[in-house]
Parts: sequence; structure tokens; C-alpha cells
Amino acid sequence: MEKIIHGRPYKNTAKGPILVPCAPHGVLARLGDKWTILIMSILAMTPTTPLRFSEIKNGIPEISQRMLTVTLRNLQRDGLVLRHYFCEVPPRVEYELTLMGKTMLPALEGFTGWIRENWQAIERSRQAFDDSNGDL
Amino acid sequence: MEKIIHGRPYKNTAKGPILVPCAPHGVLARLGDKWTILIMSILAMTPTTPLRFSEIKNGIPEISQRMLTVTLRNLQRDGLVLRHYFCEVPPRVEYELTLMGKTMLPALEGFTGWIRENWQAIERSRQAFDDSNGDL
DNA sequence: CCGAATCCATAGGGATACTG
DNA sequence: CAGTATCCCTATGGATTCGG
Repeated sequence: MEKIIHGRPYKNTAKGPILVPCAPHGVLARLGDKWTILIMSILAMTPTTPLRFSEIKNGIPEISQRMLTVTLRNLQRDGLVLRHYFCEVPPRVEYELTLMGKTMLPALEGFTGWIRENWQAIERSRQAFDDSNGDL
Repeated sequence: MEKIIHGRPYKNTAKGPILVPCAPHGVLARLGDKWTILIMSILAMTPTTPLRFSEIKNGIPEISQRMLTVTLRNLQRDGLVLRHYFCEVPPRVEYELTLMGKTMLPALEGFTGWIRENWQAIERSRQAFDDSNGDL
């Protein structure tokens, strides 16, 4: 009775199809937030060597220290990123993708690839829509 | 000098790799918002026949009328969804994916598929992280 | 039936200053 | 160096009411 459409489970009812929530929404919301994808991409660039906090920050010039900390904490909590703290002075902290984090990369790549191919068209569409006051 | 990693352009500098913003972030933020993916999935279920406003609303029981309207408007503006208004009484409005909207589905599927396979692990990881007060 | 308008509560996220 | 803590502004989104 339960089928899958484009990765989502649903069921057909008399009133039409209804999507069955499969709890992935919290995950997608995380990935869609302002910094997660950027951080995942940075960490994906050096699969074998962890990166220091400051190195990540360097790779994403616009990010604030606070949001980098917060987002990394969330990714660690989700099991996508591993954090290594070295008790030295000055302190050193390194981050790397977990195994699960690495399994996400192909899917991520598929998505960002589509975006790279289509964002100009999207920008144009937005422009046209705004110019026509929405009565397209 | 500019390379691509997992769908994102970057360049190597003396100070390490730096991600080049390629403007897809607005798009990703849209897809990560609370309802877009659900709506896209619903529309993907009937590729040949458009859906009425109320049918979509029916398929996503928790969504408010306001957020359905707002999200559909955004998708229309992005060129991912087509809106057909029938000037009748009572009025009827139908929505369907555009061609570009349909090209997004494989990427979407890759992503939601990964999520479906991994969200339990993510939930467990979050639980463990919270239980340990973050000193994992 | 579809959606615009309004009100309001909460979450996201920037700037800055402070600490081991 | 790698965070915390605080303040504050804005965006998101729910509930409700009104209109064509």
C-alpha cells in the first residue's frame, strides 16, 4: 500500500495521494541552512586530512565565527562530522567528515551539480517574474 | 586554476582552498525551507496531470493555507512550477512542474534516498550526543 | 475555492566583547 | 586559537480574518 515516489513514501487514498512523513525533514532543513553545505564541501576537499577550525573559516570568508561553531556542532551532533580537540596552548581543533558524512557526498554532488547547471535560468525566471509583477 | 569539488567551484590559495561562491545558495535555501521539497514531491507524483490547490493541500495535511500559497508562489517565481488560473466560480487553480522542475527530480531523488537510508542513524547520533552533553 | 492581509511568536543569524 | 556569551535585528511561519 505504501509506495515510493522520488525517494519519498506515500499512500493513495480516496481523496488522492498523501505524502507519508518519513522524518527526513529535520535533516533537509539542516542541509538547507545557510552554511552547512559550504562546510561539508570544504571538508570534502581534503578527504584524507582533517582541517583546523581556522582553515575552514579561511575557506568560507563570509562566515562568522559564531555560525561556524554552531554549524559544526550541529554536524557533529548529526554524526556527519568528527571533532578532535587537542589540549595544547594555543588550542587546536580539527574536523573531518565521518564515514556517514562521506556517503552523503554523491547525493550532494548530484544536487549542487543540478544547481550549477540551472541557477542562471532560475535567476532569469525570477527577474522575469518580478518584472511582470507576478502575472505570468 | 578554478576546480570543481563535489559540484562546487573552488580555488587553491597559499592559505588553503577557498570556496568560490557560485550563487546557488539562494536556490538551496529555497529547497531546504520547510515545505518546498514536500510540494515538489507531491507534484512529481502525477507528472502528466496538474493538481489543484486543494489537492496539494490535501496531500500535505499539516501545511497551512498561507504557507502553501507562499511556497507555490516562490516555486513559480523560480520557474520550477507552472500555475494555471481558471476564471470560474468558484475559482480553480492548477499547478504542475515545469520542464526545469522535472529535471530536478533525479537529484532530489538521490538526496531524499540518502536521507531515507540514513535518518535513523542521524537520530541515534543526535540522541547519543545529547545524552553525553556534547563531550563525545 | 483560492488567496491576500494582518498580527504575532519564535528561530536564524550578525556584531561585538570576553575567556582558557 | 577556538570558542562562549550577550545583544539585537530580521526572516520564517502559524492563526485568523477578509475578499473576489
